Amino acid sequence: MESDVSANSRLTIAAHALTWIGLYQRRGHEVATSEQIATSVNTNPVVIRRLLGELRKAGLADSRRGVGAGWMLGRDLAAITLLDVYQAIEPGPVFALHRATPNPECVVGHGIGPAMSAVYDDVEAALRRELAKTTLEDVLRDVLQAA
Amino acid sequence: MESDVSANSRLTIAAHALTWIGLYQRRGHEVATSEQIATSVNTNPVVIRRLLGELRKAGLADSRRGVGAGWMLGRDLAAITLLDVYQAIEPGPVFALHRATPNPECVVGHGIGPAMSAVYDDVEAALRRELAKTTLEDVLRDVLQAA
DNA sequence: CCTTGATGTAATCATTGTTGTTACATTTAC
DNA sequence: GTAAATGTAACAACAATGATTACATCAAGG
Repeated sequence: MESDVSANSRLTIAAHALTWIGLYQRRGHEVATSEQIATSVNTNPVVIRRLLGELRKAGLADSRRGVGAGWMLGRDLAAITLLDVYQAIEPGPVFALHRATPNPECVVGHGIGPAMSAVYDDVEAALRRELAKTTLEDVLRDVLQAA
Repeated sequence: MESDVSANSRLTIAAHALTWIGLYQRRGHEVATSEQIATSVNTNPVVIRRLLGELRKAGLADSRRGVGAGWMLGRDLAAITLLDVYQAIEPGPVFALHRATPNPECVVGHGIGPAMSAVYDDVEAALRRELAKTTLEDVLRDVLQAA
């Protein structure tokens, strides 16, 4: 209940994977394997493949099969914002309304849903605005500067 | 994987409970019972008591025991923002870094943490700014207008 | 001082999401 | 064909949320 180890690391992993591919390609390689990426992320290659599969659906990544198989960027790092990545992998809202519909005969129970929905929409919009400010090119720049 | 029934309804329930108490008190009652609130929210009274217990720690609610027991507001609805409620019940971050520390020998693995942390801090700040804009008085007004 | 009605809180369970893992069919350059 | 990787299904481990039961505790009022 304290340290809160929950929360999603999906966005972190996805950004990590794409940034890694971008740097690897920039160094002259055609494709990166899920094995290589998983080694940098420190997780299982299947986790990477699953995530990159979702990113591919959004056009952010692409893959080749057969011999010489691997992953490449769907478009340049500078053309991918964290919002793009977020939307590709996190369709769900941050906040939810009631699990069971509240009592509609109560004034509060009846009106609280729409009231909170309006707020949540604004919150999600602010969150997206903020994520849209950073591209993976920015992330790579920060990463290289830290080294 | 589609409808995403997850996400937290804790903020929704907490706002609902406090708003209900506020309206009930405004109508001349001293205290509200977790039973009454649970009926409006459509959940179990214990869920309400647990949540109000956390809100009490933050000074947003208060309770009386014994005969005539129940809950009351810690301060006026107009003096409680959704950020206050959020902070009272949601200490954890929206996004998390890697579960296992990434490979420190890899440039990306080494630098990605701080880079993403900076972004996440900005996102949380934006989220808080947005939640701070709405008071429970605003919520109650919207609720009553919807009726 | 005892009854009553509510809080305070522990314990348990069901459900769900995330992550890690194994296994294996599929693909394609050589 | 062979080799090396993707594409996926299946399953286990773990944590968070929420629902529920149970019961000790408290305090006003008779």
